[in-house]
Amino acid sequence: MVQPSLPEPEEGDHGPMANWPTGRLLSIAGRLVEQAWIAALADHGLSHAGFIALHLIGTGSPSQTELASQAKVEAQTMSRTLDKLERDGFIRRSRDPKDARRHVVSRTVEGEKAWDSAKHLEAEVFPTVSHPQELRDALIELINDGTRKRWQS
Amino acid sequence: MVQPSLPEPEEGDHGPMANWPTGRLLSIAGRLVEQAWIAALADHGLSHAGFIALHLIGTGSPSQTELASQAKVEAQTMSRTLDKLERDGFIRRSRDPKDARRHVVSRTVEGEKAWDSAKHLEAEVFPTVSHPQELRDALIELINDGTRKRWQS
DNA sequence: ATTCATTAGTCAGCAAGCTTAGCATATTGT
DNA sequence: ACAATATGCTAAGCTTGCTGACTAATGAAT
Repeated sequence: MVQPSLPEPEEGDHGPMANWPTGRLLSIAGRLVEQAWIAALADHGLSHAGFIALHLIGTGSPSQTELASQAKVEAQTMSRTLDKLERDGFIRRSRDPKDARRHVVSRTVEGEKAWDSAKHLEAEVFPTVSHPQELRDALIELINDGTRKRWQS
Repeated sequence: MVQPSLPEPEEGDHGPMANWPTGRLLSIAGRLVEQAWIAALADHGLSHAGFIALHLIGTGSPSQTELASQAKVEAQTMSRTLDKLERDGFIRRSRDPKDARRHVVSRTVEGEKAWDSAKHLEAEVFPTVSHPQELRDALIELINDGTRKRWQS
């Protein structure tokens, strides 16, 4: 085989993805955009998961369970993400004196710095699409639906 | 702090996600929908990645590299997905007699059966959204853009 | 007061992305 | 013909989703 065996998307058709399940388009698009974020965040010493956590922590001191629920991940996943952030010096965990089961999480000075340096990356990372508002609306619908089904909240 | 520190989404606003980066909405929505697929596919003995591969194989005999490129994953990832499908008896790998470096992949009879039983799940799994066509268009744009950037094709 | 259920967090192990580093086979250049 | 390069696939190890099982602390019920 001497010529490239990959059928390049030809002008005029809508590509091989035209009849794929929407869920698959969603997964793939999500992964690809996530990769772009990962690449951009690496320069700031942050992972994608850590960046989300740092955002959600904000200037307050939420518990790990609250963070997990807002990020729509399981508590165990959030725990591990926070492990790494803590190890890297971006956050601090301390027991809640009012309820010793809870760990309240807050940004360190380093964490503030990292967040400030990374928070503007959206424009640089996310490509332009034709219907940005419809896209966001649909995604929020999907998240609400999926969250309801998974955690019957 | 005695009252709950979580700002519950108040009636009248658009929820806490209204000003999140679109990329994050995309990742989360993708994960949630993927979970729904995983749950539905489990009854048919298939994983999400395996289902995609089985779809792309179709009735032909593509090489692993071709499959990876169509699925937009790295060849190594596809290799492992095919390992599992092969172990489970859904596909068969054989060396291409024309080029002994290539492994051509085809469905077994079991694979055909599994595919036939699972291929209609889209309707059952994917929730209704307000702008399905705009969503699909935007996702395809994102995939094309991301693919171009990652594999400069 | 003691027991029992619930809640917050962690640990271990699986799945499927990724990267880096091989090995085997083909192809190309001298 | 043979060395160098390119290509297809696999292996190993990281990350971050997941689930299931565990501990510690709290709160409720007897």
